[in-house]
Amino acid sequence: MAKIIPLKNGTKKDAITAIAARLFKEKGYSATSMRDLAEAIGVEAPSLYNHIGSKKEILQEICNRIAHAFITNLNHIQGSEDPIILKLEKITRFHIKMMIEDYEQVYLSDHEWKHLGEPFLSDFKNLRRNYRSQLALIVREGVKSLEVKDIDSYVVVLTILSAVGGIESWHRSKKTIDANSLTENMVRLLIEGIRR
Amino acid sequence: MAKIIPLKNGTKKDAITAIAARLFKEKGYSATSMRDLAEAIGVEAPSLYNHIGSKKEILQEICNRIAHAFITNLNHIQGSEDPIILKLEKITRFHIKMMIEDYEQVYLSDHEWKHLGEPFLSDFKNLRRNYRSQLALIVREGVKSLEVKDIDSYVVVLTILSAVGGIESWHRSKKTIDANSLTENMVRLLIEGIRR
DNA sequence: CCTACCGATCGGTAGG
DNA sequence: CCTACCGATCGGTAGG
Repeated sequence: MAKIIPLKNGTKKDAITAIAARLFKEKGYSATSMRDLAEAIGVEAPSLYNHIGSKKEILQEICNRIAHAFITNLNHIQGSEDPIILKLEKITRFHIKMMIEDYEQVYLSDHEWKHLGEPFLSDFKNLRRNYRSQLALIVREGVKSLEVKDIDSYVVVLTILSAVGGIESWHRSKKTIDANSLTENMVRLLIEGIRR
Repeated sequence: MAKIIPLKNGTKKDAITAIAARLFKEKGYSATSMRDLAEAIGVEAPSLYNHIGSKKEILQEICNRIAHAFITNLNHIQGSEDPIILKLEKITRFHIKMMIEDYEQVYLSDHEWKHLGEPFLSDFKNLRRNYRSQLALIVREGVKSLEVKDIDSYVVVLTILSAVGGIESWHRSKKTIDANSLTENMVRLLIEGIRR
């Protein structure tokens, strides 16, 4: 009878994914049941399977999309002629932006990837390791060109990625600081922390 | 018959907690069953209940202990006459040390606290908020005394705590860098990033 | 999209 | 410490 009118022009599957991301983030992937998800959407649990293949598939698609967003951005920045320190700043800014705009899905990609099934789990871990290696390589280039302090590249990458990941918690305390100030302050701390 | 000889002189409950921490960290709290835990210990699931009250209780005790470890350290440092920047460095070092030595339990306290039941959940969130407020206050003191750059105190606290939390992943890549180098490099990046 | 239902597994208890 | 077992809930399927 009272059908829910879709507000966005995405598919129903996209809507399910978005709501699932919110629930997975709030309650954790394992603690979120398909019945929780169905209720949040307004259907019975079995109806979900007309749009998705399985619970795991939702997580897979989220992790995949996020991973490729970061990889695409990195490739784009790598192809530029920017000084190393600016590349690092741009990468940092992209992470912050993603964390501000799409934080639920980025959070899942950061913290719930361990629930991925094979072979997606291995693929994801490879992409992740590869991404971090490429970042570390950029840092070492910067150290060599004297743009970056002689700090261990692994530590630089770990610190930057962890710091931006923490922005997840900012969404619960938005009154404290606005998105733009958050971005500029964090970029300043991190980039000045590594700039020689 | 073949009893397992306890190697440490802690109670059986302590042993259960330690193994539970490892499993909760690896598989997630919700995805770890009491049967998984029992198997890892070498007993049947119902036997666990001779030593613990419930699954939730294990997580509660872990989060409680870790939270109080950080609070105790903060109070100790607060009572000292150290310059502000040194206080911040000492706090950062304590976080790094905890993350290196007791990372499984610190990880749980960082990432699985949402599975705490009430009233522990509310208590924990209060402790957490309070701790961060105190840190932010120290940062603002440092800004006022011109020891610290004029960076938003919320962002400084968020960045430091997130960065040290990321050390969790270092335990899977220990060959890359040893604990001492990790510590000194991260302290340098973070503290030089905020020192005026 | 629904109702009806499946086998598996969950945290935990009873009782010895 | 165990065996036996509980009601609840899980992800998912059958069939319409």
